[in-house]
Amino acid sequence: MRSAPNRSYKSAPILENNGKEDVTSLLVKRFQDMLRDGLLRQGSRLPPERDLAAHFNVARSSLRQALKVLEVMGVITQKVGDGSYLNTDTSAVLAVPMEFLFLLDDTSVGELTELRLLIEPGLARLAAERATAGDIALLRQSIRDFESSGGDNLKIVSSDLLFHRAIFQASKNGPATSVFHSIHRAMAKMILVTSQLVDLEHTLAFHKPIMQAIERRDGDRAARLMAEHLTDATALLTREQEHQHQRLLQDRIARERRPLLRGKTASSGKN
Amino acid sequence: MRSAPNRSYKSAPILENNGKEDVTSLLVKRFQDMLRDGLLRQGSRLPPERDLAAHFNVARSSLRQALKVLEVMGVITQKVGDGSYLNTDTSAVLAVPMEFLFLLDDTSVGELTELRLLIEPGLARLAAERATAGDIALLRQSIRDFESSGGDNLKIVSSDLLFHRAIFQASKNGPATSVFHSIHRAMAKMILVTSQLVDLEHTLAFHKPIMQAIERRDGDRAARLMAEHLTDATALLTREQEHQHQRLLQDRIARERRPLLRGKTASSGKN
DNA sequence: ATGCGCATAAAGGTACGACCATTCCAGAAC
DNA sequence: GTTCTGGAATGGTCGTACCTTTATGCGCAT
Repeated sequence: MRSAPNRSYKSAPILENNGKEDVTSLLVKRFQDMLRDGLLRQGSRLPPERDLAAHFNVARSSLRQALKVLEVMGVITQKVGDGSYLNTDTSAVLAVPMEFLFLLDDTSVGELTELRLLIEPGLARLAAERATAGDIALLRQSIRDFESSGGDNLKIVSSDLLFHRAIFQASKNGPATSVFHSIHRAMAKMILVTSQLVDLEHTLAFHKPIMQAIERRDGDRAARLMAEHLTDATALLTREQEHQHQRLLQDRIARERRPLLRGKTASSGKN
Repeated sequence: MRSAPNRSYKSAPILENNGKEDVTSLLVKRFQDMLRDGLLRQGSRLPPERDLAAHFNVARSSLRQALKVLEVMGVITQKVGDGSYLNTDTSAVLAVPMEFLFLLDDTSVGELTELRLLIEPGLARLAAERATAGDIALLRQSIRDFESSGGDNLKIVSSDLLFHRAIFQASKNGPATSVFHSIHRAMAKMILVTSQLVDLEHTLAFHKPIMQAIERRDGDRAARLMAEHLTDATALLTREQEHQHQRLLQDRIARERRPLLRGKTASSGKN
């Protein structure tokens, strides 16, 4: 017998639908509102999906779509058998979207380096002015990681990430830290995919003096060295990049027209 | 009779699950791969949900979670009765995540302005060097919009957005354009929420000379004027911001402990 | 031949229900 | 007090049914 055949999709008591938008998008917005209103705090646990769905008068499947959006964006973490929690660490919120952006726009490492060159010297200056003891410690840590990387490309890249992140954090500018760390991460991913190499000694030769300048609170020097570092990195990259780019281009062209779905096993059966 | 009671969740033929991750997250990654491999182009239509679900051997509801993630991030657009399409315009990809980031980190307009001050002069310089005729036209357009805004706060803000966006685009740095336009949008939203006013004449007094400098390809001047513009804006904001901030803080504290779910109407009935 | 209009198919949107795997926790057993 | 254990709660997945919107093609009138 089911419930009633005429269940109305409109007239949601709490989720007022203007009639044009998906429930999911509305739910995401509601969630933003909840954050804005301070109803959720970092680490706090969300109500169970079933309760939330009942609260908003939507199906659990619809609610889950919204929660999944939040989870993929790194806003919440869902744990089986436990519950959903608002993340404490927000540093991953931009990560996935940034990757998509770079993929969609076919962003090149060159463009990214140019962007970094525009801002990182400035951030290095701020870092020199504002770094705390903890920030300095993190910088030192990154240098140590570098030295003990033993040529492992993955370790080198993550040490490099840590170094620059430490500077961002030391700048005490929240959005800059998040945004540029995400940019770095996405960039690192690109570099790893194309398996580019980083010259260990070369990089350290730049990182160490930058760290020292920050320690001594010499903002001008930190900024100048950072600019040199990035300029140098650009020069190295562009040279190697040329070949990589050509190769990748060939790859892409080769499979460009390949259909998304090949012959299927199930579900066809009509045409 | 259903299908078979022992349907195995593992052994997906195409979607290989390591056993720890969600299907949704995996699907999102698959989608990234598809982009990376050039299987999808801007504007191209995705296979129907039912086909995609069959292809990946997952339920449609699971697949929809992944697609919703992409839609909210602005990667694809889903049209009822039609299909899903890869977006042509990628400028909204960071919008929603950026808003969440700022909400989660409780980012202040002051921090954002500091960040802008670090980079926008540099972008203005690039714009002066690289602007095309179209870019200049867009700049002019923004000035016209400004003048015909008639004091409408919303129009003023969107004109301001357009002005700065035009400069970003003129800089010919893709990621910088996307990232900072998104930052601007999120920031504009914050400002609109707190209903802050923008001084029309004041703003125009800065925008016009900047545009002229760009037209004349005077990078130094463009950069300097932009720095002054932002410094000025900062000064104006911080003064007004103080009061706003206090007020918002009170608001938040007032409802901080309010429970997320109140007494419900339906669906309870057990405890 | 052209154009209009309507029926049909196909696509996304939503709801509901069932079941699984994991986790937590309280109460029993020691 | 500690350990064990079973049940309840929770997120994860699947599958089905149905709705609304949209595109399309066919037939009929012009």
